[in-house]
Amino acid sequence: MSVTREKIMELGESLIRTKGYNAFSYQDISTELGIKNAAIHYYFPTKENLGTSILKTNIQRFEEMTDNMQSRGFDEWKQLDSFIKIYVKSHREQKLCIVGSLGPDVYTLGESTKAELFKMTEKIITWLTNLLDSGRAKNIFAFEGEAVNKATTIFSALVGGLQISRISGNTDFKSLYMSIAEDLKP
Amino acid sequence: MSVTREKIMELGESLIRTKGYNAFSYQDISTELGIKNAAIHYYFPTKENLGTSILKTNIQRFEEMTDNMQSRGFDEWKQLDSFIKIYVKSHREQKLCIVGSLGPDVYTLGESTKAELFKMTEKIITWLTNLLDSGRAKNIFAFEGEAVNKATTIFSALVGGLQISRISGNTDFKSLYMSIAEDLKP
DNA sequence: GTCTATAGGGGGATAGAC
DNA sequence: GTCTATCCCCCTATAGAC
Repeated sequence: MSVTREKIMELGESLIRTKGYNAFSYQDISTELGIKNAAIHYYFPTKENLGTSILKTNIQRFEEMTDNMQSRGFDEWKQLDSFIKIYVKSHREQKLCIVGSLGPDVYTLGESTKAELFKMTEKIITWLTNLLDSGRAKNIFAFEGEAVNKATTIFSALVGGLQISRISGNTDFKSLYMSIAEDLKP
Repeated sequence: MSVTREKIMELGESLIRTKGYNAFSYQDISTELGIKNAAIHYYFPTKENLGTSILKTNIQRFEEMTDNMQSRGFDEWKQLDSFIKIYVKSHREQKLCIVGSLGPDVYTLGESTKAELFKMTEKIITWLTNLLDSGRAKNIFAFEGEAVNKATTIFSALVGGLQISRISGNTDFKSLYMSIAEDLKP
């Protein structure tokens, strides 16, 4: 795997999560990396290829993380906590999560990118739903109604929270974290 | 006030909330309205002018709505309900709210647009915070912690919820509504 | 107010040399 | 693999006729 290719993807992801998919250009990447536009096209013939590859990597990272927590025997609180910490870190870096940054652009994305975005969203909600369900069964979490609804609400709050706090320059993301945690305590 | 001007703003808002600010063009508007590009520039010299005007109108609408509810003597539940119904309607139209659609693009916006986006976000959170505080004082709502944190969480969930449900093609926005309401019941 | 015409720039993308 | 050179399109924006 080429180092240049990895740098392009890393920077591309950062740009999407900062400026948005439709606002960043190959120029942004080539200038920063000290290469030419054409070099990027060598690795990613189209912008859609780049976007799709970035999403695939994100999905893979997410699955590795959840698998890892599972095999380490993390309990439900610890797993939820680790997940939310990803958003705390994003907030600190003033970046959105990839789902929240591509979400508003979904109707402008190519088919393959759209498909991966859908897949990623679905995987996160499914994982979170199962986590909440199993935590409730053990009386670790308490909440009313279907787990999938709670999962969607929590995920929505995290995605939206990053956007809102970046607009208002809010430095306090921890309160969102606490609000979610408090709400699930038995 | 010109009819053409109003149509441009209406369509512009719709485009922002559907495709996003950086993805829509003057062409999209002129084609749809059967006019030429230059006509739009007559009313809005720059794209930033248009974006800023759309936001100002949205702020005005929001203030009119909250003032109206106040003078009609709506109780806190009714006011919250009316606010959330805006999001239920957006979801039905497969559109985002203006804050959620401009949020990810905030770093690419001109100064005046950014200022109005900030203003709008602040007004919504302030209003919601006061509503929650006053509702809790009357024992209409129940929640732990500072009202501003609860307000931010609710607003974040609504903003993010529209994005998530549009990605996953989820037709069930009501569950988010119920999840928020359930959470506030005494 | 709305038009035609056009400027000026930036975008994604490709061909072919090295 | 990376470069130079170039294409073509779409973008925002402006000047000036009607």
